[in-house]
Parts: sequence; C-alpha cells; structure tokens
Amino acid sequence: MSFSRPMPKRHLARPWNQPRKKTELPEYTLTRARKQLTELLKSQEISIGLDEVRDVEANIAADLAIPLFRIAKQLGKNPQELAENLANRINLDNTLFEQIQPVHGYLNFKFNPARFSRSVIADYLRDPESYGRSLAGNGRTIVIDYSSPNIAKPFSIGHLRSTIIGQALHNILTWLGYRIIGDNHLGDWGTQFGKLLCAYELWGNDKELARDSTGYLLKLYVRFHDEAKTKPELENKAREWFKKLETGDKQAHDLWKRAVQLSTAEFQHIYELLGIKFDESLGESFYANRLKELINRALEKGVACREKPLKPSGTDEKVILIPLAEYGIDTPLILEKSDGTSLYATREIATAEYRIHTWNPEKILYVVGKEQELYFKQMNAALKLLGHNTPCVHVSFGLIRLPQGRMSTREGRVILLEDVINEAIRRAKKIVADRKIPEPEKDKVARIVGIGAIKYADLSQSRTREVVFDWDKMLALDGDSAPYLQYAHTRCRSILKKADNEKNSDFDPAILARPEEFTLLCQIARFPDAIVDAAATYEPHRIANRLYKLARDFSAFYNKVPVLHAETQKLRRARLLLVQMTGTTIRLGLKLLGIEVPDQM
RNA sequence: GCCCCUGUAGCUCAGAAGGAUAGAGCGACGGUUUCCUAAACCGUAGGUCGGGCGUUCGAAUCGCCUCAGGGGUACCA
Repeated sequence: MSFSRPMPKRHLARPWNQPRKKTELPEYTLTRARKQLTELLKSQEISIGLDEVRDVEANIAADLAIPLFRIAKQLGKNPQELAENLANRINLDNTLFEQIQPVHGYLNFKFNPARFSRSVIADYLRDPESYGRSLAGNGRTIVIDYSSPNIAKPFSIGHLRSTIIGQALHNILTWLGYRIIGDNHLGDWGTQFGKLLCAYELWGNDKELARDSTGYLLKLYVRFHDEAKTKPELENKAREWFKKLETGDKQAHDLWKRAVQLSTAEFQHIYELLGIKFDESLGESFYANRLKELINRALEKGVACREKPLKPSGTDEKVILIPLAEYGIDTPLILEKSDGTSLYATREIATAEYRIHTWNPEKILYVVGKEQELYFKQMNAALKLLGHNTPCVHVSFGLIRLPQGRMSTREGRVILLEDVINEAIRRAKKIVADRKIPEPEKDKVARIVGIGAIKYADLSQSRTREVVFDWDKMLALDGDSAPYLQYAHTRCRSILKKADNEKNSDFDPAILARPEEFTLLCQIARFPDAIVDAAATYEPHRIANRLYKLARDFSAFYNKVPVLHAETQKLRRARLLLVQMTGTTIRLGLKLLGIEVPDQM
C-alpha cells in the first residue's frame, strides 16, 4: 500500500528530549504576596497552603484574606479571637502589605499601594513582551489533537469549537514553557468514504466535481443517505467500497485521494483566515497500514478476542473486540468489524501509540466534543491493557445546536463556518464604515474585529456548556466581546502614540494613588494567575474573563483619569506606563486566545 | 432502563478543592461628547442560585432524592 506519507518529522531534529537548563521561574507579585502571608502565619506556628490565601470579593475592604475557621477548629479556638490575636502579633514590615484586620474570623490584608505598584511594575518591566509567561512546563511535551475536520464534508461551526479552543490551549501551554505538538487529526478514513465512493460510482460527475468540489461531495453524501432510506442495500455497497479502499484498490484510492486534496485545500483557506497553525496534520489514513499489526498484537496479548457481535448484521462473521468490564465499562471496544475493516476507535488507538512512540509526551489532549466521552474512556482503558500509561485527556466541549435541534451533515442542516465568518466581517464593516479610519485599512480592521468576535464568543464561556447557535450572540460587537477588548487596547495604543514614546520609567510608583489606578494594577497583577488557571483546567475563558475585567477597569480609568493631561509630568509618566502595561496585557492575553488586535478602530 | 453533562436576573453567561452582602453582558429605564476616538462611560430596576432533604459554625458550591433539557449506550465519527 502506498498511501500518502507525511512530511519528514522536523520536530525530531530539535533537541527537545535533552535535559534543559534549569532556569529560575519568574515569580509574580501575587504569588509573592501569598507566600509572604503563609510565611507570616508560619512565624506564628500556623501552617496554611498557598491556596488558602484567597482573593476577596468586591465590597470588602481588603485585597487578600485568610479564613481562619479550619485552623481555629483544629486549635479549639474561636475564629474571631484567633484572628484578633494574630492581627496583634503579626508584623507587616518588609512585606507587600500595610494593614491587617481581623473580621468575622478572617484575617484581611491590604496592600501597601506603593510597594505593591512597584512590585507589579517590576514584574512587567523585567520583560514586557513576556508578561505572564512562565517556564513551569520546563520543555515537557504535550500533544494536542484539535480541529480534526472530516474530509469531504464542509467545515461547519461544529468543528469551530475544537479548532479555536485547541489553538488557544496550544498558545497557552506554549507560553507556560511546554513543548506543544498540535496535530490536526483529519477525518480522512472510515466508512463514510465507502458511502462517498459508492455514491460517486452511481451518480458521480467529474465536471461537477471540478466545479464545486466540496459542495458537490456533500451533495453526493446527502443523496446517498437519502436514497439509502429506501434502498438499504446501498449500505452494504458502501461497506464494500470502504473495504476496497482499505485493501488498496486503485480506483477507490485515486478518488479518495482527490477528495482529500480538494478538501484540505479548502480547509487551508479557512485556517489561514482564522490564523490556525498545526505542527502536524496526520489524518486517520496515515495510520491505515498500522492497524493490522495493532489488531494482531492485541489478539496475541490476549487483550482482544473474537466474538459474535451482540447485534446480528446479516453475516455470521465475528468481530474483534477488547472487553473492558474490568474497567467498569460495559461497552467493549470493537477493533475490527465483521467484514474485516477498521473503525474510528482502531485508528485512534494506533494514533495514540504513534504519538507516544514518536514524541514521548507527558500527555495527549483531545479537544473533541462531549458526545465522544465514552470512546475516550474506552481508549484509555484499551491503551492501559496494551501497556501504555500516557494519559489521554479528553478536553471535551458541549455541542453546538441550532434552535431547531442538532446539526446534521447528512440532512444538510448545517451552518457553514465560512458563512459565519463572512457575516461577522460584514457586520464589523458596517460599523467601521462610519469611523475615521483610512479607507484601505477598513477591510483589515473589519476582518480582525469580526473574526475576533467569533473566537471570543467561544473562548469567553466554559467549554462544557452546549451552545445554541445564535447569530447575534456569536457576532456581538459590544459589551463583553472581543471588540470591547480590542477597543480598549487601541485606546491605550493611541495614548501612547500621542505621547510619542516618551520615556516613562522615571517616577516613583507611589504617586499612582488613585483607586482607579490601584484597581488597574490589581487586574494586571492577576493576569499571570489567569494563564496558569486556564492551563490547569484547559479553560481558556479564565483568561478571557480576566482580560474583560481589566478592559472594563481601564475604560473607567480612561474616562475619569487624564493621562496626557495629567497634573504633573511625573504623574503623566507614571500613568503612561500604566497604560502601556494595560495595553500590553490585553494584547498578550488576546494573543493567547488567538485573537488579533487592530492598530485602530 | 443504565451512565454522563447542564439548570444562577426577562435573555446569554461568570462564580464550583465549602467561606463574608451571588457578579457581568444584552435588553429596559435615566444620564454623559468644547476634554487622550461614545465599538465607550455613569446611574436605576431586576435573584426562592430548578425543587426538596441532609452534612457543616457556614452550601450556588459537597451527599442523597426529585423535576426539566441535552448527550451517550458493541461493528458511524
């Protein structure tokens, strides 16, 4: 068999498996502050974890707080008395704090604004373009499987979630020092190609295929399902076609290859538009010639066995399956169908093995819809039985539905990603039209804003929820949206431009004494934590939420506090730096989410 | 039937290793442009955190029960 081979593994040339130089992790102000508080309690013989130092809700006059209920119980003391006691004994000299208050069993701490500002500013100035970055990953490898659209089907908004979330996780984990391999696991193999080949044999037309490649392939696919309703024998023909494909039949292979090429060209266009990049694009077909070996090995190891299927399929042949009852999974994993062909799960296992052997990752992330949960449980169990311990983490997300119900390619009930993108840009253009922006720039701004809106709509809410598609929600250009953040960023940029790169480090941070300024610094200080949070939970919206709060507080600052017309030169310089920090943080954060910022808007 | 997810303001959602008076956006109503771009800002109204019971000093958050919606449940992906 001679299926298309992938490009040479350029990654292997990189020396990433060699031990890395130990580098000091940058420690940000908030982490230092938490450590200081745990140290202070330790000096009073009380031991608490860093996570017991809590952020404080608005309305409470404190910056960080430690609830003492647990400790008080252990010591058999009254929480409030303990708090008062500690407040009297703790000395805040040489810390970031200036006030300690016992309130209702909490120890409340307030930052010393000058020391806090100085520290946050120092974090930023250490390397502005790396603000929020860390080396925590220490070069360890993680493979991320994302996007993974199906060949010969249109790129629907269903695949958008995987694409956008996956790319964001790629960016985020890279930023934290991991070596990431983003692999686009194209759905270019499987029974659906049998259907397509079958349909093409019956009704196919070369001219139409050349004219509207993927649209035509979709038409054939839909027609197949239509006709199969009344002619069930078509399903068997499709199976035969897939078998031909899997056994290397030339006619089948040629047409398949053509479909793959046409589709990938179209996908490439969308990826460019969205700024999506992969390190690899190894489709399912890449593993086609590894399946037999895998199945035989599973049989030899006694992991898999031949069994009569539960549901009869007309033949008396047996399937090859892996029983998983010992892992509490009732549904066995079928490796080979009764007609001898492979399944999605077979290829997934082969894929996982390939990834493990090739890149030796710490784990593999699968950004795949929630409806495949069971398959990932099965796969993890099967991999264990086959002797692999690399965790395969299902980063699942809720399905996108239409108000009328599920999307269905077969029934032609889909919303095409391309239409969504075009509509987003169209809406952004309407607003851009009235703005004082040079004509040639307008299209670019509309594109950045429109696409940003689409991405943000997805990345600003938690993955697990299912989404009912709604044009207005998806393409929101005001309120908690990408354009809001982009707008705040352009305000920052515009101020800085007018200041003409004025030197802005010569001042005492203590003059940033207004509450609007302090609040802004607090938001900026929380940015690094948001990244760590997002990475730990695989929830990019932690970053989006933090950026939104930052932009909101900046907007308030911008409206109330003059920067260029500040009361004194020193204050002007201090505020200019604050504006620069805000703008950089928003820009870097959006970049992690895969969202660009326009120069003006 | 069994398993998983979701249910928070009129709508869309944050908040979930238990912590103080549950937060945003949209929509509604009322204000703000001689001043760094109003895709903005300020204010008002709006809540039995689906319901019940329990654990706890303390529950939107944990446990059990229940209702509603979605998904999955051996040869689709």
